[in-house]
Amino acid sequence: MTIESVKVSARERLLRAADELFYEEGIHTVGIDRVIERAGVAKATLYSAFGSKDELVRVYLRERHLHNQERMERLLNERFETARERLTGIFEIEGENFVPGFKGCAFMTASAESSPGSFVQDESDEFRAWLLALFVGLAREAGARDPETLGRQLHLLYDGASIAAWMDRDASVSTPAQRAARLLVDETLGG
Amino acid sequence: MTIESVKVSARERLLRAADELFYEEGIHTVGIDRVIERAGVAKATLYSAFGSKDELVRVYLRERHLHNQERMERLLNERFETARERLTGIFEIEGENFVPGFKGCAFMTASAESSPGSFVQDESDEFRAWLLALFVGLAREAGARDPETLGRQLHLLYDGASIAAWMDRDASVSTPAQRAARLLVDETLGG
DNA sequence: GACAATCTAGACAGATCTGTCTGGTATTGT
DNA sequence: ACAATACCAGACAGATCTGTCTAGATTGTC
Repeated sequence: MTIESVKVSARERLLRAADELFYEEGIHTVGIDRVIERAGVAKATLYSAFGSKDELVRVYLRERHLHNQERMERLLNERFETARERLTGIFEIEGENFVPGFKGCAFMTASAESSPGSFVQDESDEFRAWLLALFVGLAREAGARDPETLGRQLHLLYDGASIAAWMDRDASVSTPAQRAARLLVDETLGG
Repeated sequence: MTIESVKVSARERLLRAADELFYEEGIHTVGIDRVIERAGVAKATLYSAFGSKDELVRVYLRERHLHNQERMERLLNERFETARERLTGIFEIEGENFVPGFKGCAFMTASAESSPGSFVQDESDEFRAWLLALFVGLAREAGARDPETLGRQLHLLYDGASIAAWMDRDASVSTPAQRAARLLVDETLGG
């Protein structure tokens, strides 16, 4: 096995196929057969690697979480200096996701398809807890008197923008969202 | 048939059962058999009344739309005098939906379960167009210089609050949402 | 009381889904 | 070279779902 042509493992191809299909078409409507067909992998291989469809879904969500988190934190650090700039910068970065093919937040759609109390809720909770903590932490760092409230309010705007970009197929919603976020931040921290 | 004990038609019992089950457990996971069992109705009756599960879902969504719209417009008129009061009053009324058993916006969850381009998207579009028009119209009536932007921003907050109340099982989110809405309105229209 | 319309109960067909199993092939480490 | 491992192709079982159909019961109307 040369360094150049590293063979992608079956597990990795499965995860890639699952990510594309589950996100684009929904977890419930995409069957195992579709996943293994796109991955170019036998069914037994999937079940030996993940054990069940549920477990594949769980790993798919976890990877989404890690990828979103890594990307957001990296871009925030690369582009902005202060906590205050980052608070509104989150919305700029969010807006760059609103490209054709954007299908909404994977955790919202997955939760809508799953029963409450399932592992999907656990994964969603973790993702949302991270994002809320990011907002609240930056609000605190920026000197907000009540960082909890400001963080929650910005989180509302963030989710609302995601919903609108998805359900209304309207990427331009990022602009009013950024303006509202700036207004909230300025008003709370002092212009 | 006396005036008092009006027998509820099979169609109506089916719609009631469908509303409860589809909303609480999801459209995909609830089968026809569950619906007719709760409605106390034979399967053939369902298919003679609606023709297909899809049609039952469509009527379920339409009834949700009509019910939400009627309730919101009625309570806004009963409780508030001015357009400006109504702009923030929408969030007060929204918060009263955040009771135990609240499962999020029916159109969001239905859309998450359905493929893009289906009739579910059409029904969701109509509902969301009504709500956005309500916000924008009130913003215009209240004298906003840019009612379109203010309306869209409040719509973002509204959706975000719904998402948080559902996914975080956190009814208290209505408070920061109302405060943010008031701040946006005051800042846009002048304190 | 007869007739027509509506309803009920449930079997059934056909499709689809998850997960298991068999049997054969390719790849890898030693 | 050889054994162990990983992988492929696909049949298969068992469950579940939508929608149709048969046959009998109930209801309202004249």
